[in-house]
Amino acid sequence: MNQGRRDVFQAIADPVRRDILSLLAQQELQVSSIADQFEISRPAISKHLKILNECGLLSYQKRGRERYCRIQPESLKEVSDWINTYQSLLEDKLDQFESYLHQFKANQQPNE
Amino acid sequence: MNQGRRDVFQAIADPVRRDILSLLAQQELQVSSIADQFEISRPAISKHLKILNECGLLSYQKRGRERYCRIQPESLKEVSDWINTYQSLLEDKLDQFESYLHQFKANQQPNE
DNA sequence: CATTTGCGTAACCGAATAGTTACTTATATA
DNA sequence: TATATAAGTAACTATTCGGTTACGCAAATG
Repeated sequence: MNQGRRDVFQAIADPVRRDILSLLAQQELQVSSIADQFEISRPAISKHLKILNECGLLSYQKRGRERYCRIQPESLKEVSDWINTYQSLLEDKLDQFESYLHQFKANQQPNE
Repeated sequence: MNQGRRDVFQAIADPVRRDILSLLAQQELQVSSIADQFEISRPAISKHLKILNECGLLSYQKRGRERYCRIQPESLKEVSDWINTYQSLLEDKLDQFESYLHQFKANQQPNE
C-alpha cells in the first residue's frame, strides 16, 4: 500500500477504496465502523484510508479516541476534468449512433 | 502486463496509458508511432495497448502489417457515471464555498 | 528469395500493492 | 487503577505491475 505523494487516479483504481468513498458519501464514519463493512482487516482499512487522505479525498477529525472520516470530493474534479476532455469524442460517438438509428429507421420505413 | 478481464478504473490509473489515450484522441495511430512518443520500449507500449483494449478503451484495425489503434471512449462512461454519483456532494461543497463568500462579503461591507 | 519492418509473446526482474499478524499508544470506562 | 477499546505502525508475504531483452512470425520490399 505505501508512501509518497498520491495520485487520485490511482486512489480510485482500487474497488475497496471506491466502496469506502461510497459509504462516506452517505455519512461520516469512524474507522472501525468502516472496517465493519468489509471482510478485510482493520489495519488494511487504515491503509486505504491513509491513501485516500493523501490524495485529498478524505479528511479526518478526531473526537476522543475515535477518528471520524469524511469524504472530500473536490479532488474528484481532477478526474472529472480529465474525462471531460473526452466528452466531445463521446458525443461524436452518440451522434454516430443516432445517425445510425436514423438511417435504420429510414430503411425500415422508406416512405417516411 | 497481465491477464483477465480488465477494469477501466485501473486502466486509467497509469499515466502512460492516459497519455496514450490523449494521443489517440487526436488521431488513429499505429503501434510504433505511439511507441515513438514515449521513452519506454515498444513491447511495454504493446502491453499498455493490450490493457486498454481489454477494458474496451481501444480497438485495433489491422492494415497490412500495421496495426492501427483507435480510442473507444464509451467505456469512460463508467467512470463518468461513477463521478456523477458524487456530483451533488461536489455541488454542496461549492454551495458551502459560495455561502462562505457571501458571508465574508457581508462582513466586509456590513452596510450593503 | 533474402531482408527489413511491424508487432506480439515469453521469460525474467525489481518495485509497488494489498493483505496479514503482532505490537503500541491513547482514550474511555468498570 | 486495571481493563477494554479505537486506531496507527512495523514487519512480513504473496501477488501484481511495469519494465526489460530476446525471440518469432507475417507482411512488405530490395
